[in-house]
Amino acid sequence: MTEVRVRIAPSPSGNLHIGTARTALFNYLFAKKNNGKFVLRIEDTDAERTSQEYIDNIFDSLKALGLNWDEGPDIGGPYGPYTQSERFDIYPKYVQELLDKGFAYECFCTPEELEAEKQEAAQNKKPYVYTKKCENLTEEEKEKLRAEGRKPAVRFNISKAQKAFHDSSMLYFDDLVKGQLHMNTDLLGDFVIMKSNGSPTYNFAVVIDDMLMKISHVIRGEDHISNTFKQILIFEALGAEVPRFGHLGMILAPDRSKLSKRHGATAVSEFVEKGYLTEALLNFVALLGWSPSDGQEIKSVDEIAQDFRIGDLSSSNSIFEYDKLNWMNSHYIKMLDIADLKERLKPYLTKYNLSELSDAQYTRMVEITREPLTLLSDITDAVPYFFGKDVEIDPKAQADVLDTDVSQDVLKEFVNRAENWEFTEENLHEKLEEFRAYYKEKGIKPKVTMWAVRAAVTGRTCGADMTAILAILGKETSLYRVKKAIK
RNA sequence: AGCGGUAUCGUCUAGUGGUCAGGACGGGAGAUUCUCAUUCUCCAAACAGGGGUUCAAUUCCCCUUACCGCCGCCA
Repeated sequence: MTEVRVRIAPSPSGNLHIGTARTALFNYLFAKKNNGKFVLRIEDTDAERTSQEYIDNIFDSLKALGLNWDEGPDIGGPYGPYTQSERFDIYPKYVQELLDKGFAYECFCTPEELEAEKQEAAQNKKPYVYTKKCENLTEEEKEKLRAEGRKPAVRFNISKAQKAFHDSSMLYFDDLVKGQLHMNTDLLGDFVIMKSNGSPTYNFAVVIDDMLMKISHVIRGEDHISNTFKQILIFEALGAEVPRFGHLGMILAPDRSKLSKRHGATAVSEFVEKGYLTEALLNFVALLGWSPSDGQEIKSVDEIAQDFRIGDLSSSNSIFEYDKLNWMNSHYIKMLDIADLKERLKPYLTKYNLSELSDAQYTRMVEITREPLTLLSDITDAVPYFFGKDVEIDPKAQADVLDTDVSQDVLKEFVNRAENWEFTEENLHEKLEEFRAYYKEKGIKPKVTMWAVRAAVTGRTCGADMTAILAILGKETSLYRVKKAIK
């Protein structure tokens, strides 16, 4: 069997979309599983919509996800260049080949003429197919049109190719995920392969590039199914080997429309900025269409690759729901190695002076505050009370807790006792237990006792482990805050 | 309109010609805890509808419906 070579071919007209990331993932998994190569190609034939910023974003996002490519624009490879705009000089040769073989012809129709034809078709409620009126232009007619200043586009002759390689007008192919697919190619219009400005169209450039880059399997979204029929015919007209195709269901928003900005983040980089871990993102997106044979959903990319079979992919669309992603993200945050987590949290702690804490204190802070985090960014609002001498008291904590007589009594008693305490977690744990027991005997619930202390020290009514907080803050700061809360 | 695709709990999905139709997220109830959260236990929740084929259909076939996609000198 020939080498497995797959590719992801994003067009840099936006940041790397989460759907593209999923397609990239499945390609990557397929390559891994089959000891193949994963190539990255940038499809920027439409200069107007392309920008370097997007290209960088695509690179960065793919790298952040760990979806490393074996060949690509930046690292090169045996079949480069891997950016379509740098390949413009190689397409004309194949256009000419198709022209020579009679599988393509020049079309001098203007956009206005074409538009009029479409209008008419729409009025008659007929599906629009190009009329082929330029198919049999004579040399003289072409010369005349050229003399008028018209620049021709080149169209692919569908019916000619279909007839040359197939018995009927039905074209079949076996899709890796959907099974056998078919289409009556009479319904496909002769489409443009080379624009009048000389640049190749998507459907043509893809075929040439896939052919030249020896792509063996094309795994992409099902929005490409109808393109596939056109592309197969080009492969055949060129005498090239047709790759195998696999079409994935789409990712939809909860309202079943295309996932777009108004549903929240769509780009991988946006998810990352919001505080999603790339591991969680990838794991989540893998579960959209794929499911593990052992039922264990939390899996690294390497583990998924072992278990991955493309034929197992679901061929239906799936809805992108945040609930599970969020759960998965918080799960990953809980599972992450503490040293790693400390680093990943830093970008979200820039408003605090981290040097106030020793490394040990910072570690402990992260350990006790990681649990309720859904997003890495949640850390920002979870830890203000670890910094500075004073603490901002939440009005509700003030009114509901600190202003009560019970709390005031608890705080005074706390100061009396704590003056003699050693502020280590071990010791604090023991002392606080005695402290709660003392009040419990007086009929005051442990949680009420602790609420008072918590509100005074953290300004809040809920938060991390109180023993650890006091130990991190130390005796001086803790007592200072408690005293300040006493009226 | 035409063409193509898809259809299992709210969501992601497993699964089979005979199953109590399984899991996960979310939801509900309870337990644990100084709070929030975690964790644990339990509960509710699905085979789109109609025809066939068959002893038997969620599973195979057809139709309907719904949804998605495609019909560009965009990619």
